Amino acid sequence: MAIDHLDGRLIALLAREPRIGVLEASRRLGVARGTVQARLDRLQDSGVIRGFGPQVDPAALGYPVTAFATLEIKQGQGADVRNHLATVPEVLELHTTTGHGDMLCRLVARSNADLQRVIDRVVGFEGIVRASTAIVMENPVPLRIIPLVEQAAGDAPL
Amino acid sequence: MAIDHLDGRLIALLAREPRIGVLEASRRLGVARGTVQARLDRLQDSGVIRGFGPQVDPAALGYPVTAFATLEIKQGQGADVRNHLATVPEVLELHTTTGHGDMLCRLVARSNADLQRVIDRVVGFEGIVRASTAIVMENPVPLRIIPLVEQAAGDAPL
DNA sequence: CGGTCGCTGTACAACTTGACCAGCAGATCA
DNA sequence: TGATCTGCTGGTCAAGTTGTACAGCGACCG
Repeated sequence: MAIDHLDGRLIALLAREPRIGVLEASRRLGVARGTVQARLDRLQDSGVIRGFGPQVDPAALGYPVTAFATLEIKQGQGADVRNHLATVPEVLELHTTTGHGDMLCRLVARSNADLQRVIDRVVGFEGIVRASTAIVMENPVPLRIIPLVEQAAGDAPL
Repeated sequence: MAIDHLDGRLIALLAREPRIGVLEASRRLGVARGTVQARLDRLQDSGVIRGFGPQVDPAALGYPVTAFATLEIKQGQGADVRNHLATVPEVLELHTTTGHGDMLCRLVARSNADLQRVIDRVVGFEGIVRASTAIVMENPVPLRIIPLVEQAAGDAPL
């Protein structure tokens, strides 16, 4: 799915000011309301925009500590480990990867001490051979998508 | 900031069906509209809900390959490396961490071949001593927050 | 006891939404 | 060349939602 320049501007506008509606967006972008509506529908149907769910900050919820754990899995235990990790609320994300480890997961915890509890719960499962954890100190680039959207929009013909 | 059970249900409801408005949410939750409005305002003011921006899927944008790169940085070059990585659109996220590496970043690319280009651009910077990359094969647990919200809501007094 | 707080239920004007429509410009194709 | 398609425009309409305000009420606290 390729997006054009107007799509890119629309996504960037919605990312900056999510509370504005279709009508206000059409005014800002200088196009007709129907156009914005059609573009939005298309972007959502095609899956480029997955939704407009609330973005929750774990730190504000009382989980200020983030860590990444690389897990090494016993052969054939992948599915079990996945199911196990899916039951741990502090596991925000789980990927299977190439490279030294077999899985990479993102964890949060209430404190460094609490992180120990979370890690114990994560690795307290027989399919996991080894785990190595990296605690996040700073987050110079928070999860972002706008630069990529702009690049994708710029690549496409206007 | 602690949240109570109603806050938790509200966040979960909005995460499941973001398109519903305040009025519909109040009907679903069985409370008055003003209550939902007040809770939402409070959650946003306190930073628990950062916003309702569009959730863009990089894969649908033409970037189906995700990878995590662990970077080792030359002493004292941290700030320069951060600035450098912030200029690369394919860098979606950057953390400084404890552990073997000094930084961990999330990358996307148009293909495995394109990933090479992205990595070259990322590590083509003198402050970076070594990089090791793990390509994501599967994503058994996509970035989620609801289980954590439910735990945070359950912990608080109702 | 009086004060404060949060929730309810109501009201109102102003606005937005979703759904239409006809017209029009540009691209495509036989 | 002319016919057709697609996408954008600018307009309409009814229905619904929003923001804001208000008074009442129960719970909690010093």
